[in-house]
Amino acid sequence: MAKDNKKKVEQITDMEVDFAQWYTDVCKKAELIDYSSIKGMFIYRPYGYAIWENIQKELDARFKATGHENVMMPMLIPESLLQKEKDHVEGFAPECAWVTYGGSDPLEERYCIRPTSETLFCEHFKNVIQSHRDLPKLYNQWCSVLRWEKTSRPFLRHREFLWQEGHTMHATAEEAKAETQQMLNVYADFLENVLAMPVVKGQKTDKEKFNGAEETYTVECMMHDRKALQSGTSHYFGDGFANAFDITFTGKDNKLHHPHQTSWGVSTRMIGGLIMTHGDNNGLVLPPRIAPIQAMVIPVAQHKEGVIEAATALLERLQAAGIRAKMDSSDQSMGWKAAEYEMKGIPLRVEIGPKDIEKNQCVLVRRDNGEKVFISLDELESTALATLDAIHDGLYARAKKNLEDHTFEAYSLEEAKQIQEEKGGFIKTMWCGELDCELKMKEEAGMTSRCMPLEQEHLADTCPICGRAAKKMIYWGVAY
RNA sequence: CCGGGUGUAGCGCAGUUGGUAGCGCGCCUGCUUUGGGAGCAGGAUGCCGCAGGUUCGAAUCCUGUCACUCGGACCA
Repeated sequence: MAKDNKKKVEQITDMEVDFAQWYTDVCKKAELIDYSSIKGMFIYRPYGYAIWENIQKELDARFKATGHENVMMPMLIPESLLQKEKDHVEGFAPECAWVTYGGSDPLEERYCIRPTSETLFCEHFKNVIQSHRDLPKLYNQWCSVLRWEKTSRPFLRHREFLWQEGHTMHATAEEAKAETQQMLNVYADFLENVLAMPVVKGQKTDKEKFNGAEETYTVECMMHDRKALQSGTSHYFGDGFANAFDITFTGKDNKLHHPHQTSWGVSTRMIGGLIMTHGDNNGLVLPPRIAPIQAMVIPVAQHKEGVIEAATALLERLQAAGIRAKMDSSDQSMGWKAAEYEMKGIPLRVEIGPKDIEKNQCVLVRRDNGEKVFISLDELESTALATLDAIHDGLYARAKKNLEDHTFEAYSLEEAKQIQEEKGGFIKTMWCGELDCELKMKEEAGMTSRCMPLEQEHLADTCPICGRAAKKMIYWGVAY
């Protein structure tokens, strides 16, 4: 079948022509999302929500495996509570939405719709932590939060978005720091092994860190257009919030101590990330381990004797093998079905028709590379499972190559600027640690610091921006 | 939040000097088809983004507003 490089889905703008339009087209045409009447508030359609449900399922299992428990906090935060930690409120106040009426009566104190729940957790921790025996507290909640963003884009920047926020309290700084690293690693593992998105793990600069945190760690991913997406963050708070909220416990030494705190979160933004990491000009490409439908069975010439029965048998065998499979026996044409499920990014298409039945075979078509193979029905389950893994590996390898091919070293501001303009991607340089150099990089080259990678390299002795002594190697990029 | 563009059927669009809305695709029904977005016949679908105003009369003119979109600033 001559079909490669021939574009089949005319509704989707080519990403080379207009990446932003391509992205929007995919979100809409793959039926992930719909717009509502309020800016930045999106409707998750069943297919889009199903991706989030799978993300939740995978991550939640990892959180539980590392000892965390789910809780639910209120949606509203009294203004006085939000204001207890100074850096925190300064960071979030500009994007808070406020509830000022209860029914028809003005409220005595206005309530913020949670932009994040540190303050709520702290208020609660103060009540439930008395002794070292109450520690650690390892909590997580799945919820939506609200931030009054000025611009919005599907998945990447919503005013209301779904996420999880982990909040933990520990007896010692060492324990809390270990928790921060552990959760960063959980995110990295999930992104790489489930979403097939390679990450750069690192620490945020003071300028980029979370308001109120002592240290913020991040997993940064590179999108197909070579822009950076911060895909998850893990914060170490020290005892800053504990001090502000007067949270104390009696230690083994019979003295009062402030516990040490962490928080960490990932959001539906990751869905935007996987679209922009794996998608192509035919639409969405979903990594198999997160795809709501991993295999779509399509009976060919289904009006003929025995085809539906053979296809149904095939479907049941795939499902019994643990594969999320569906069958489309609607009266749409073969071509329509092929194009439709490509647009929706279903990893594997399984076709069976009269000729296949005669030969005891079926056809497997891979979404990631279009490869079409005839396989014996005797080896259906093993081949299908192996192919799903091969698709995951292929997607990861392709994304990894994109990341590696577009990560450059620069030794002067001029060089960094030039690389950004000509190639894009991540640019690594040494850095003195000063804010003014970050501001200068933003102003001159349009890039922000992405992170100081955990895996450091020594590129030079001095900061290429100011010439002072270098302290760290740092990644720069244009971010979403 | 600042600047540019755009809002008419599910989608893409046309709509003249103001006179009461159309095309293509899709959708529905029937028949014929079925190995890469099928064919024929028939049919349905509109608060012309929303709210005011001008006018005998507004998709069209005026004011305001909301949303989408592309840049910029800000932010997960």
